[in-house]
Amino acid sequence: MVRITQEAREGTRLRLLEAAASEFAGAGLQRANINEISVAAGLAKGTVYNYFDSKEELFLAVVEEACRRAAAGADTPRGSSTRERLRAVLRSDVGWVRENEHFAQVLVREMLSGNHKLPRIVAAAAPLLSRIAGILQDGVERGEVRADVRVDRLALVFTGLSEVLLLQHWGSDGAWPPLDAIPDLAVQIFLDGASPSRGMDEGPS
Amino acid sequence: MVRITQEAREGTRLRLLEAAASEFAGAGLQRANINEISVAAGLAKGTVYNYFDSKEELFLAVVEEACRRAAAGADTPRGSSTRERLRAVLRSDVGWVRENEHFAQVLVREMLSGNHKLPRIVAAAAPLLSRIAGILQDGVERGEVRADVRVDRLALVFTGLSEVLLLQHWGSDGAWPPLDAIPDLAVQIFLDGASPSRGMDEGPS
Amino acid sequence: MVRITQEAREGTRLRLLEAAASEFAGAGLQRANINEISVAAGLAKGTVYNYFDSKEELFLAVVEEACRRAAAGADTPRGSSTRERLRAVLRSDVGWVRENEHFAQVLVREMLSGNHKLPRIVAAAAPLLSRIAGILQDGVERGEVRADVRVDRLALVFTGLSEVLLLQHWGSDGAWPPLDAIPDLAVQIFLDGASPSRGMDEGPS
Amino acid sequence: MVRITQEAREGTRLRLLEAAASEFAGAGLQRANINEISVAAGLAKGTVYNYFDSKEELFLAVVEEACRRAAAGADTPRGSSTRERLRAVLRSDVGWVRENEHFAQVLVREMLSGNHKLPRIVAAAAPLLSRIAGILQDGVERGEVRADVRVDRLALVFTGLSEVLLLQHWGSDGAWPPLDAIPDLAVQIFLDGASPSRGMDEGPS
DNA sequence: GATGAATGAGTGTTCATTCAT
DNA sequence: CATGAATGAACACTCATTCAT
Repeated sequence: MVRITQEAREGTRLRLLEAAASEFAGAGLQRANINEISVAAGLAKGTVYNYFDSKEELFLAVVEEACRRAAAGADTPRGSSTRERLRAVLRSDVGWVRENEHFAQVLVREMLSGNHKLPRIVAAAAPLLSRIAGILQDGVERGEVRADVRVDRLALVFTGLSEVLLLQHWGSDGAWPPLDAIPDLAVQIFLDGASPSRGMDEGPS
Repeated sequence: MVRITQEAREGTRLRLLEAAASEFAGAGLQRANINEISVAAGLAKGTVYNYFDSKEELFLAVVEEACRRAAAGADTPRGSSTRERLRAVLRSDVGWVRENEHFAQVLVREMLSGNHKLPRIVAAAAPLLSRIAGILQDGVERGEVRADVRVDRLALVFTGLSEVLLLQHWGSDGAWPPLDAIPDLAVQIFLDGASPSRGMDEGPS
Repeated sequence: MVRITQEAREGTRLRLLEAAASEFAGAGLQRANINEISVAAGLAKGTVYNYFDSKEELFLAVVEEACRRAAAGADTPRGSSTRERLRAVLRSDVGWVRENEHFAQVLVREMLSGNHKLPRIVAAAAPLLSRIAGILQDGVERGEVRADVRVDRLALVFTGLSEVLLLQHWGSDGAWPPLDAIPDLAVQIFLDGASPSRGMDEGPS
Repeated sequence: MVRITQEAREGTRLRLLEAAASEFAGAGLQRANINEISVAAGLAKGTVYNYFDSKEELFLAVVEEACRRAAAGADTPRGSSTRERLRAVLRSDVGWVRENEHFAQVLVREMLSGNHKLPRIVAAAAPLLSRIAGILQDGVERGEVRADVRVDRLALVFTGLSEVLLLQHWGSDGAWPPLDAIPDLAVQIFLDGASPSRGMDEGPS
């Protein structure tokens, strides 16, 4: 059993990524235990090193996989309003967060950790940000988004705001906000702010 | 040094807290090295344990000290507008962040880490949140803040937003946003959102 | 060495137990050094922890192994006199003490240390005591042993007496009593006392 | 308060010895904590080192003090039977054990530890042994003690037997044997053995 | 390819001892 | 003399990584 099929190898790799995501989500990079990961994947410790060079590499692979999955659902219906497009993106995001909670937690923690030294993480996350930035750029041109702050920076703020809401969702064990409420909530605060009677009646969901 | 004065003991404790804040800010709780902390404080490793029972205790003490310092500048001019009061709080915060960058980084990382299992951290951070929640509650009564979301939750969002901006400040090595811009930026986004031409002309700075 | 046979694993475990017995015999539980033990076993420090959870666990395993070995030679020829049966047990014991001096020293030190808080040690030593108690019980019924003290207590006294003699053997570097003399000596004192001309002529050796 | 009276110094030294005996009795030499000892004596840690050069010195001093106290009550009524004289010695011993339990525990543990490398301990314990050896020598001359084993060795056995009984007393939390029973029990077993109907009716107490 | 025994650098923690006051 | 803050050697234990099978 030396020569394995490509699919089997990919399957093993995926099992390791899932197990690693679960461990990293719960324990973070430092406290995560390679042995736990391998056992959770139904494999032996040494096998991890047949797929990834080190714990850090495994972590990066998890983050990259998370970004890949997050970017997958990025089908934005161009042409509609900025509000509607942002909402659509977040609804899609919430969908994959529900299906990939561990990957999402790793990604959010990493995004908010302030350790963006690693170019690979920046590169992996770039599509997620430029997706938002593109929508905001269109919004600026439509006069729906303020033009005095660069859209890449506004995208960072919007992303950060969404991530903070996810964090509060997980931190409160789902008490508030519920996942479903995050798209509207994030978009309302981001576009209209917390002042009363503004755009709050127009959102469906 | 023996039979030391109370001030000298407090001074040593403070040196340890500063050194620990610096280490924790850079490396986080896990990777932080007690020996590095002690050397940075000009002391031997064992001395740390004359002041704190364990690394975790030291970390908690740093967080509590950070909260104490953050709450110190909480002089809110009651009576003025919600916008002005929030701005004042953040300007005060930015002041202590500048003076206590390491403590601030530890605090922000901890707040955004989602590890609020420890009651001591929750308790230490409570004053910071209730300060904001109080202002928002007044704002609700003045009709300046939306009333359909509990103010403690809005306070979490506002705090999270400010922390995200701080994170981006540090992550960009100060490129954007500059510290001085954070109060206005955070308050504008939080109260008015990112839509154009709304309340953006009334802020100074 | 990977994917090792069960015997190889048992062999390594045994090497560790032997090395640990030697170290514990010389230094006691507290002063014993895990690194010394591992090196004496021809292994690295970490390997000890692949086999035992902690220093205390290793110590307990040594004590249990010592009890197991001590109890192994317990072939008492039922039917003969109490004197002869006690002598036979001690001769068997002296045999394994000679072959397992370090284990014996650990066991005797532990028995005489008065730290019988640990149920595992009590449980491990129980067979050794009940073996003696059984012989004494038979002796009571044959009228060869005083009946006014419970046999389990007499067994403790007999065991303690034997252990004291072993201690004196080791403490005098073998000068007195020689190992071979201990069975007769212990049995004579225990059954007849140190008064003259009593049962001392019937023992061989 | 630099120059202190001789009595005050002796008093402090004694308080330290008592506290140390208590700690050593409970924890043994290795685990005993100098700070605990100093606090129990109502002093600061450094003060211990004004009286004793090291932890080991303090331990030795405790053992020597224990031997001194044990030897103090050694008023044996010469002329009576060996049995009576041994009983008298043990009754005296049991008396000081009751008054000095911690010192006694330290002494017994040390005697049964088999660490008689230190000449100071051997020297300190010598009077206790020669006291017994003297009685036994007289007993040999009176024909009351077997003559085929050197009396110093018999003295070791008798002492060891008494110590084992003390150990069982403490180990059973006083359940068996009670302190008062130890003199008769030890003397009976030592002189007559555990065979029935021998000298067991002649003991008072 | 998978395994898991072995490794050993790294680190948190203890505590006997020192010494300036 | 008494103090107790400071020290740092010592050590148990962890765990990412290696590699022979």
